[in-house]
Amino acid sequence: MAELRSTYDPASVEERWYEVWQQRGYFRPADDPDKAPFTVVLPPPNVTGRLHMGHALTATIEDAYVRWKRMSGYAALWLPGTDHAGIATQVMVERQLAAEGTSRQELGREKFLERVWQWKEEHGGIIDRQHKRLGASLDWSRYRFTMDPESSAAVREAFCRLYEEGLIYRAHRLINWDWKSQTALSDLEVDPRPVQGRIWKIAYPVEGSDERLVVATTRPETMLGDTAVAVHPEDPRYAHLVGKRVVLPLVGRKIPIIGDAILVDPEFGTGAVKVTPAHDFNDFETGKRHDLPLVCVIGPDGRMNDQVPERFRGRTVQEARKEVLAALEEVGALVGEEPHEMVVGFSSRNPDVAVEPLPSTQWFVKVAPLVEPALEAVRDGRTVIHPEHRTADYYRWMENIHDWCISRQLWWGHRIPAWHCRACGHITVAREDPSACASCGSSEIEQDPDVLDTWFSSGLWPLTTLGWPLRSDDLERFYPTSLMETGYDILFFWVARMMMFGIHFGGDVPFRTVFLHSMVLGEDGQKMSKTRGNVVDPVELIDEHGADALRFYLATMAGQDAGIIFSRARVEGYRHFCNKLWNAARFVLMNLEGYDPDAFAGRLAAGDFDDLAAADAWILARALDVVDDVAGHLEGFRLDLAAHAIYQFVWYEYCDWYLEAAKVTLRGDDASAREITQGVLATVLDVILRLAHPIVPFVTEEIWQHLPKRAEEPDSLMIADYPRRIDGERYAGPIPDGGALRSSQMVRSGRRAFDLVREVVTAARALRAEFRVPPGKRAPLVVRVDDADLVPDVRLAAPVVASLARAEPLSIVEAGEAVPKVAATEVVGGAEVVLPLEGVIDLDAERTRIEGEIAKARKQLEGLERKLANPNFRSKAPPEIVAKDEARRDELAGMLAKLEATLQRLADVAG
RNA sequence: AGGCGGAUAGCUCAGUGGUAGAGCAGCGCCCUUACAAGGCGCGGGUCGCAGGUUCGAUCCCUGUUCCGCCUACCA
Repeated sequence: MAELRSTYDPASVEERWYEVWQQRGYFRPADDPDKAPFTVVLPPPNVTGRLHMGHALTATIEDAYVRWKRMSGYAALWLPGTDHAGIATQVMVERQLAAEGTSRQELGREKFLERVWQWKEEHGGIIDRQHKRLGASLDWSRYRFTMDPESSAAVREAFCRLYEEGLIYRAHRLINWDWKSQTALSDLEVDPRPVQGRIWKIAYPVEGSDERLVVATTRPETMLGDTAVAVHPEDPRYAHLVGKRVVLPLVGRKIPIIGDAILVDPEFGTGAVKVTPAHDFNDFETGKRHDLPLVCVIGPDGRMNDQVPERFRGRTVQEARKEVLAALEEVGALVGEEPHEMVVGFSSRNPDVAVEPLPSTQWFVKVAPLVEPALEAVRDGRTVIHPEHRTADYYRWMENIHDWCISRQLWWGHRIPAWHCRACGHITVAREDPSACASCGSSEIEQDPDVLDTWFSSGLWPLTTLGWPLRSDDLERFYPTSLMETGYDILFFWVARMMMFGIHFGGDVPFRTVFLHSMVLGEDGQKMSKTRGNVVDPVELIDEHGADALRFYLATMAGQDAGIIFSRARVEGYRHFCNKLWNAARFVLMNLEGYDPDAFAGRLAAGDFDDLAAADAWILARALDVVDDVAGHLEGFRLDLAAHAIYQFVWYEYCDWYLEAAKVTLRGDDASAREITQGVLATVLDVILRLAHPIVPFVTEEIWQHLPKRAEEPDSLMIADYPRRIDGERYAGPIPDGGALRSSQMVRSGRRAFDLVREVVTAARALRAEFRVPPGKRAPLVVRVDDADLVPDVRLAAPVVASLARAEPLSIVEAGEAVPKVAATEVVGGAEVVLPLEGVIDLDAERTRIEGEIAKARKQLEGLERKLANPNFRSKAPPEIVAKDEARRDELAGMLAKLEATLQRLADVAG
C-alpha cells in the first residue's frame, strides 16, 4: 500500500497508538470472569523521579509479559503508581527553600507540607508520561500514589494492627543519623564507601600505676564518650590489667578495662580498643554485654554537645577531631599515627554526609515473626524466584535481618498515628485521630512528630493497589499477583518487605513469581552516575531510535546475569530491525492485490497443503517451530532468547529467503501459485507481528492495521490471539492445524527440497563472488542433485534458484549425468554446484582451490574416522551420536569423492 | 573478609557434553522497483589460566587470576 513510507518513522506512530489503546480501554483487564488473571504491580518509582535505564528495563520486561499474557487469553492487569519518596522529596524542597533564604523550620510543618505538595504537583508525573512513551500497557484507571487517601488509610491500618499485635515498639537504640536531613536512616539507606583515613594511637594512663594502655582508633573525637577500654581476655600482654581502670585523657573520667573476645582482635592495632557505646554499633553491643553507661557526646546537629569539655563544645566532628588530637598531643597522650584504609557510611540521600551512629528513641518493627512465614513461602515454592540462584540471597538476607527502624524525623510522609500524653505518658495509637488519652483521659495529648519510612508504605503496595484493607473485588480477583519484576539489587527493599507484609496482611504471598534482572551499566562498564558522566537517558534513545528499538534491545538483555554494559550500537541495530520488518511488510502489502484472507484461512484450516511450493511448506513449518520456541523461552523467563529467535526468523528466513522466493511466483503467470504465495506471505507476517508485539508493540500494531484480515479478527493487535499451542497439535493464531501441517508428506519433502535450494544458492553466490562474476550479471549454472527423489521438487523450484543465483541458463541434472569440465565447482551436502567459466576461469587457480577443499575435507574425514575407529567411542557414546557421526562421515566421503572427480575433470581439460 | 555472578571474534552479547554463533565494527563487490537503516560474499576466536572427570570438555568438578554486584566489617 502506497501510504506506508519507505522508512519506518516511530515518532509518527507511537503516540497515536498509545492514545488509541488507552482510550479503547485495552489496558484494563478483560471483564470476562472466566479469564484467568495475570497481575503485575509496577514497583512504584519516585513521584518526582525521571525514567532511567533500570526503570526502562523493568517496564520493558513487565510490559512484554503482560502483553504476552493478555494476548494469550488472560485478564491481564498491570498496576501503576508512584512513591512519595520521603527523604528524597523533602531534600529537594528544602534545597529550594534554602535558595529562597528560608527553611522548613521557619515555615512550620503545615506550610512546609503545602510546599511539598505543590512541588509534587509541579514535578510529579513526569515518569508516568515517560512510561507511556515506552508503550507500557499499564492500567492508568487504577493509578495509586503512596500518599493518596486510600494508601494512607492502608498504612494506618497496617501500623495499628502491628502495634496491637505487639510487632511495633519504641526503643532507645543506636541508629544511623543523617544530621543534614535531621533524620534516622535504615541500614539500606547507608552507602558504605572506602575512605583513606588514619589510625591514631592514644595512651590511656592506668589508674594507680605508671603503666599506660595504648588504644588504636580512627575516630579520636569519640574518645570523649568512652566508657571502657577493651582487651582480649586471653591476651597475655594485658591479662593483668583486666578489672583495673584507666583515666580518660582530657576528660578525667575513670573507666574500666574489660576483657571482650567478640569486640577485640588481639592481632589488630595495639590489641586494645576504646569503647564508645553511644557512637559505634559494635561498642553499643559491647556496652550491653558489660552493662556500660552510654555517654553521648555528639548532638543531632552533628556537633559536639555539652557532655564534653568546654574546649570542644559546638564543634563539628571534623573540627573536634583536630582539636582533640591537638589536646592529646599537648598532654603527651598521642603516641602514634598511620594511614589507614577504611569504610565509612554515607547517607544515600546526601552523598557528602557521613552517617553518624547516635542513640535515639525510634519506632521499630519486630521482624522475626514476619520473616519466618516469608522464608517458608519461598522454601515451599508458593513464591518462586528467577533466576533460581537468587533464592540463596533471599534466604541469607531474611535470616540475618534486624528489627526495622521505621520512624523518620521528616515531615513529608505518613505521620505516625501515635499520641503521647503529657499527663500520664501513655501512648495512644489509633485509627481515628483521638481527642483524649486512652489511658487517663487527659486531652493533653500530642501526636508523635515522626513519619514512617517510605518503604513501610511500599511494602504494602501489592495490597494497597488492589484496594486493601477494603475487601474489594480487585483484591479478590487479582491477589496474589502473578509476577514481581525488579532489579536484583532491590530484592531486599521490595521483595523482602512485600513478602512479609503481603503474607501477614493479605493472607497469602504477594506474588507467585519473582523475576530479577541485572543492572544496566554505562558504556564504560561502570555503574551509571552523574559524576562519572556515563548516564544514558532512555527517553533520548526513544526520541532518536523509537521506543521499539530500545525495548528490543532491553529485551535481549533481560537474561543477563552479569551487569549489562549498555551498547548504543545495539540499540541502533534493533532500530534497523524495526525498519526491516516495516519494509518486509511494505513488500507484502504491495503484493496482496486480490488476496482473500478468508479463502486462504479456509485452506489452512482444512489442512489442504497439496499445492504448496517447497518455499511455502518450508516457511510455514518454520513459523510453527518458532512459535514453539518462543513459548518455551518466555515460559522460562528467557525473554532475550525469545527476542533473538524472532529476530533471526524475520531477517534470515522470512526476509532473506521466503520474500525473495515469493518474488518469483508473484511475478510469474501462475495465478493459483500467486494466490498461495500471497496467503503464505500474509499469514506468516501475521504470525510474526503477533509473536513480536509484546516486545515491539508500536511497529507491529501499525503494520497489522494495514494487513488484510478475516472479519472476526479484533480491531487491535494488542488483543489478538498470541500464536501458541493450545491443545496437542492445535494452535491459536493464524496457523491452527499445526499437526496436519507437520505431518503432511507434501510439506516434509518441500522442506527438504527448500533446504537444499538454500544451500545450492549460497554455494552458487560464493562461487560467483570468488570468480568475480558481477552481481548483476546472469551466468549459466549447473546443479547436479544426489538424491533422485528430490529432483522433481528442486526442478519445480528452479525458477527460484535461477532468480536468487542469477543463473541463466540453469540446468538441474541427476547424479551420473555429465557436467561441464571448464568450470568452478562447489560441493554441498546433497549436490554439486557447477559454474561453467569457459574462457574466464584460471584452471590452475581453480585446481589449487579444489585441492585446498580436498585437504580440508580429508582432514575432517580422517578425524571422524579416527573417532569412529575408537572402540571406546563405539561402546560408550550414545548410539544416536555414533549414528550421526557415521552419517557425517558418509556425507564427507561423498563430498570428497565429488571433489576428487572435479579435480579429475580439470585435469582432463588441461591434459 | 564472605556470598553470588561474569570471563566466548576488535566491541556488545547468545549458545551447547559430540563440526563455535549474532549484531556492530573491518574488507571486497553491488543504488537488482520492500529495505543503502539495504543486498551478496569474505576475513576474524588454542571459548581467562592450570589441573581433573569423560570415548569426547568451551560446557561438568577443583583450584587460580581478573572484573562486577551484594552483604559484613578490625577499632
